[in-house]
Amino acid sequence: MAKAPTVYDVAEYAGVSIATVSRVLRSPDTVKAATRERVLDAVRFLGYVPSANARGLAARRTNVIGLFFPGHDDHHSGAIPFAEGDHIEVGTDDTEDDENLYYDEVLRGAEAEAARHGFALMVASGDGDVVSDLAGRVDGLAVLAGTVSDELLAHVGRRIPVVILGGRDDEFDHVSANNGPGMRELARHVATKAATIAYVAGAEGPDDAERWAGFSEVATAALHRGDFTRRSGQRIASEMRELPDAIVCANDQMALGVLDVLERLGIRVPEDVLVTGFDGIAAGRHSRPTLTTVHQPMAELGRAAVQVITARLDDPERQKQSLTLAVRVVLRESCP
Amino acid sequence: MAKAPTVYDVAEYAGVSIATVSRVLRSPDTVKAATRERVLDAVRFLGYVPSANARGLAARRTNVIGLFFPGHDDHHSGAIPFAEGDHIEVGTDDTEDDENLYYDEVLRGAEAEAARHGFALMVASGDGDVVSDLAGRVDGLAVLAGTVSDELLAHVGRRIPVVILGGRDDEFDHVSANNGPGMRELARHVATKAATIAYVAGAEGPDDAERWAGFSEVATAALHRGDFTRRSGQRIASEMRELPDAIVCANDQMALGVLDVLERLGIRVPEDVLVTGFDGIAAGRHSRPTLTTVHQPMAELGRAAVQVITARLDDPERQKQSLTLAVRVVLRESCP
DNA sequence: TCTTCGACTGTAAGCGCATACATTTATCTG
DNA sequence: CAGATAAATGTATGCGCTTACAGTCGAAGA
Repeated sequence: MAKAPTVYDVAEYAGVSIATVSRVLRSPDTVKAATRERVLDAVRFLGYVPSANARGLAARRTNVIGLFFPGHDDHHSGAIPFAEGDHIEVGTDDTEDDENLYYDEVLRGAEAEAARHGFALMVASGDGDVVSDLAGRVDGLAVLAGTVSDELLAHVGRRIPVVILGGRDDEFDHVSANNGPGMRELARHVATKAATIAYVAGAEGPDDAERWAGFSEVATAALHRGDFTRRSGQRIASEMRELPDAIVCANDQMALGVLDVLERLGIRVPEDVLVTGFDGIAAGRHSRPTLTTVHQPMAELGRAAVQVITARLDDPERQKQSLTLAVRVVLRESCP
Repeated sequence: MAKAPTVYDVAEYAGVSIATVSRVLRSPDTVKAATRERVLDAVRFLGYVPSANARGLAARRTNVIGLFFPGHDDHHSGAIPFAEGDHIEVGTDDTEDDENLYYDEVLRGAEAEAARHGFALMVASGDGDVVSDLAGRVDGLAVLAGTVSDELLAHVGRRIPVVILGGRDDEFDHVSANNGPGMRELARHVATKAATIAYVAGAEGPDDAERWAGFSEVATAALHRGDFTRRSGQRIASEMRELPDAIVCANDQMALGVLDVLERLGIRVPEDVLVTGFDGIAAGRHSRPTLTTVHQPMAELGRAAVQVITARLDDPERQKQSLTLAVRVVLRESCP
């Protein structure tokens, strides 16, 4: 890691000016082939890698799109298990319950789409400081609705385009799943088979509100407030006084939590009670019983977010848009 | 997105020099409290967000760590399904087979650890161009073994520290799972219950080689060459002439592929044949039968990679290190 | 009162690149 | 072969920030 070579080093070695070096890298065909080769040789010989900082500064854009996620709550901060000697532990199963955090897929979609547009993707999670730091590094930013204060959002929104995943307003571009209608359709299905329904809501926010609103269009239910975690689903299920005909949950995690408790109590699903979720996470496809849900196209959410950002980068004046992605009701064993 | 304000704007508005603005942001306590407040007010008023590019250029570091993944093979490039009118599709199940790409977890671990060290994480996938681009943007780079040509690796390695996930040599820092001993231990278990074994290898590379070597220490088998994909597991299973007592696969994906075919053929696992995988992906915990495997701590791999990078950033001269993380044999239904 | 010193703040020089503009060289016309 | 035009390259500036270094100013010491 001796001092990294710069355009100047390359230029000198190749016997050209730095402008030519830059041109070889940015617009190769404006440079004579022979010159180009000499420069490229120099690049290889010196191990030259252009500084994205310098380039971004000069060109006034970074070609990076940022993605902000709420913190991982640091359940990962234990010691790293290094291999010790020759011993390999053998066990019957691991306790790990990797709730395939749904934004893995969002992230993958965003990454793929960013790559298609020639952007790199930068991810960060944490608090407000992280957001403004991130904002200084990217050309556009995607954030989950409700994870960043309006104030901060307004602040960074003055510098770069921001797209919000979920929710909708006129301040920013939005991309979200068709929450309300999806839940409404699911509720309609549930209502044909259940008279009494319990609704397990998630943490308050636009998504949760839309789902509840969709549900309310076609059915009524006792509302229990959870927070989208499996644990809260478990808690709510154990606290239920009497069994309704169906338990409709605002997301899959909570529905799985409900299933956990029902199984423990020996209550059969769907015979004794119907259970539904929302999101379409992989775990719901493998649970017992498998989980009826509303599937959101996560990867497409990420892709759409990136598309919206690049579109706004191309035309800052365009009207704010609010994209809604199609969802799909998926009937499985828990509410066939 | 009017032109973004700069230090100059803030300095003027606050009636100080740009150096003072910079100090307020970088080392607040070297500035008198009253001055600091004036500057911070100006920052808020103007919506100032410092440019990471300019800062990185001046400070000669980006505070970003890069993570490179092999391409997503773009199975995502179809049209995005927007909601249309009021119709919601209802189906019995979705075909999607999201193979929880194991590096989701690596990525999450890396992100968490990077955050702990005050770094942002930049992810990119694709080909060589992407790698050198990435290298120009970050202070350190983590790549999966075998995904980047040695030549390119050497090139970028001259500019920034590179840590390789998997494999080991003296050129770079490495972090890998305890592949050989893990597979050896699993093989030992299998060997107690099976006389004839078929070994399904993955794409050639350090990980695959280590696993095979570990296996070979304690057992012998007919080797079938796959490429780590579920599909290749299916192919190999369907091409098998006669059934061995056990099929040991170099990763879980291929093992799942093998299970697919065995189920289709009506061959019972583990009664008729034992099957094992390697990795400990979530899908193996939910398959039928559930999959015996060797569990790698993916998130910790990511975390360790970041730790190695930051350590080298702190001391470029330190000796190259090769960390090995503990694995764990997990016995499940497919080979109890 | 005159120094001396420390706490603050300002001045100015890059960091490594892109690019408008100027200059040189090659190519073409007739 | 002169003159005109196009192609190739060089010169010089600035992108927005950090940071050595150089003041400035008030308080403490002599």
